[in-house]
Amino acid sequence: MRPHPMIELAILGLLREQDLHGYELRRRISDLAGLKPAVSFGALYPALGRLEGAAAVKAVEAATEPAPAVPLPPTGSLAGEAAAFLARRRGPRRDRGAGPGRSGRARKVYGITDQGEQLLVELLDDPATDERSFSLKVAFCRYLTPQRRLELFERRRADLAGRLAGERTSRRTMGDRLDLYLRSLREHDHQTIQHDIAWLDGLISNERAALSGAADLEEDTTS
Amino acid sequence: MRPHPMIELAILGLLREQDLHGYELRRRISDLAGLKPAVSFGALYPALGRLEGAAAVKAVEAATEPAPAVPLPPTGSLAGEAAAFLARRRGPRRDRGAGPGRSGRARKVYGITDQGEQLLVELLDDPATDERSFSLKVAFCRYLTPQRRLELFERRRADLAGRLAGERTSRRTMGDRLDLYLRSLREHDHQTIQHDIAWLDGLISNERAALSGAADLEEDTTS
DNA sequence: GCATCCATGTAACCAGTTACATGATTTG
DNA sequence: CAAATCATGTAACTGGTTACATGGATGC
Repeated sequence: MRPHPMIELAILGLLREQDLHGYELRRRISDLAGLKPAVSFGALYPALGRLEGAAAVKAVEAATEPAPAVPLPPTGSLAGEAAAFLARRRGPRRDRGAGPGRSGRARKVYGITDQGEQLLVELLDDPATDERSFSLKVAFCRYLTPQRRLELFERRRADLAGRLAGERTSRRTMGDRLDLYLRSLREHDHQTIQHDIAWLDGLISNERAALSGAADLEEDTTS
Repeated sequence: MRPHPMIELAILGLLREQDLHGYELRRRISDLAGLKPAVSFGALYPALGRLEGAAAVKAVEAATEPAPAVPLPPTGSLAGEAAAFLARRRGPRRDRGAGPGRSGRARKVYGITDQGEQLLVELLDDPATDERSFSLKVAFCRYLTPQRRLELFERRRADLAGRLAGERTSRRTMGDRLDLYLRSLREHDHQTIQHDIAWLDGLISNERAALSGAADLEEDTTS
């Protein structure tokens, strides 16, 4: 399976934390990206099908998380472990044989497999650093080793820095008899990229600190 | 023709300023968006074909701009009016009838028609304010009336403000036991949106000032 | 003379969308 | 009992991409 589809990265990343059914996955993907009008079912269900076909994911029946660590105070939170609970509570109707063969109309809870976890890491390691995929990768980068995570951030940083450089030359070419709005747009884009780079620099220095901290520990242990 | 395709907006916007051939259009679209790896020919040429079919655009032979206003100092600038000049200079081979009928391998220079200009304004007026289309619309918003331009900016602003609001509620739902990276990502997105809003506020107040200035003039003239 | 850029176009593919079909459960 | 929300899925379409085919002009 080729690694392109964003949606599969999102699915695996979310399932890695807990079992979920399609409908709930959709909502979580939406507010994961925060932005844009939510991913569509017409993309989601086929993606789940593909992942199931590739054995990266499989339908599960009962809950996986034994019990919520915190006692779930009645703060009205409908998300989180509650979803798994609901999936348990009002599960597929058992009357009139509705096994995984020909489904009635019940929710299908998916869990990630070992292959799925492996695939997730592969997708995260994929070198592409476009806007869309990078956000998703950051969202799940906790599943990468610190080293790979650092590389991810550095790749993105290089990408943005390159963009700034390219911008400069194209600006030279145009002279500065640019339209007012176009100029404002460019200026704003420029600032946005710089802001992104500053953010990445923060992430990068954190990673480096963590890495050298771990190295120190190792040194201590080894010596 | 339905108004969706971004690429057609870009083509019309660029042709509105000067006649260009496909290859040159591609480069200009690329550094217009600054970002991303350039639009592909496989999208560009069919789009030109569609626009030509819709009579929004037509193939022209000679140059349109009579002469560059500035004397073009030898600063090595290869873009700008120079492109039109080149198109003139080494145009389609005139030997062995190569009219607009069956082309050999020569550049085809396109110009915008009256319908095209009309279509351009329609596309700019389209209410969608997603990331991609909004940038393009700003790039060509000089072809809108001040009133429409102001509305464009305000629409986008409302969109972003709404996003911030939605974010707040989804954050409440999650509590704050969020992954470190996910939290950082969200925080950064939040800041980016605020930055965008601040930029828009600047554009909006400029537009309003211009509008009231024009109103004052009108008042003066009228009274 | 060969590589490289200029230039146009087509075909196959791709990741998504909208619209549709279907049905169970909850709530006013 | 009707409307809304939960839930799964398919088919048609869309706005692109990559890869391919073709060939002229320039530079080294």
